[in-house]
Amino acid sequence: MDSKKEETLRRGPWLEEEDERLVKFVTLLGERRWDSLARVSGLKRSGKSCRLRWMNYLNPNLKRGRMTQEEEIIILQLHALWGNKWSRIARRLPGRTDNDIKNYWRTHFRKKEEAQNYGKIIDWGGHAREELLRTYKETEVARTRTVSQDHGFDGITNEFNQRNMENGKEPNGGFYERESFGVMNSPYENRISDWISEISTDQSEANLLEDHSSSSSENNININSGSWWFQETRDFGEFLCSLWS
DNA sequence: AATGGCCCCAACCGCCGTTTC
DNA sequence: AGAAACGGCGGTTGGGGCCAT
Repeated sequence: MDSKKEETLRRGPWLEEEDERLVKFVTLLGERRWDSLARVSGLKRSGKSCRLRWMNYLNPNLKRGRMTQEEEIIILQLHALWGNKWSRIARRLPGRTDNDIKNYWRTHFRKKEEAQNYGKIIDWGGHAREELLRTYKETEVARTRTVSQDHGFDGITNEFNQRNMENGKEPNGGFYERESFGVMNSPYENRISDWISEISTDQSEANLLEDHSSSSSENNININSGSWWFQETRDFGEFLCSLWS
């Protein structure tokens, strides 16, 4: 990008007419060749900026509004396994972008992650999957499964929201408030949790040890090593669907 | 009413891997 | 084969809105 060209490029918030123009040209030319699309459209924006605007805001497939409880759980679990692989996590949440998830994580969980309890879930440490699974199951799943069976997830959600509303809180309030209320998992979540447990158990200990020894220092465990039990080649979406059905 | 803190989210940046020429 | 262009990703910033003090 030469400096002369850069001078003429607009930055900052997008105007409505810019959005309209971008949508028009993406519809016409497709979601590719962003630099040429930016040139052809006459938008005084970089291709990168156009792509970002489309991907994170204008794309009609995007989901709006707050994260659902199920999405929260998925984010938590996948982040515990993969770390800050936002785009990878986003691929498991249709309609959500990596930016959405990144922002959501930062505002909702990062501080809690730094706090004492949550850190235990994230820190696989030398105990690897057992710690994650034990902590998760003991504190969340086991306690809430009963509630889930009694009322069904929708019922719980409604009850939870109603309770929060009565207390003057927003319907889809903070994670830990929800946790303390004992609402953590839908059938979806239970299946994911079971799935994690199942796959974790099935993995050979040799793979686990090998991966941890290669990717982790003594005091600084790389949580991305969670990939030892999950390969990208497997279509996670399909697998989740099978769990759901 | 003013102020500060927090939440939310759009947008940018720099880096890096991939694709194209 | 190598350079340039492109696209994707994760980190960061900044502004608007809301709320408590």
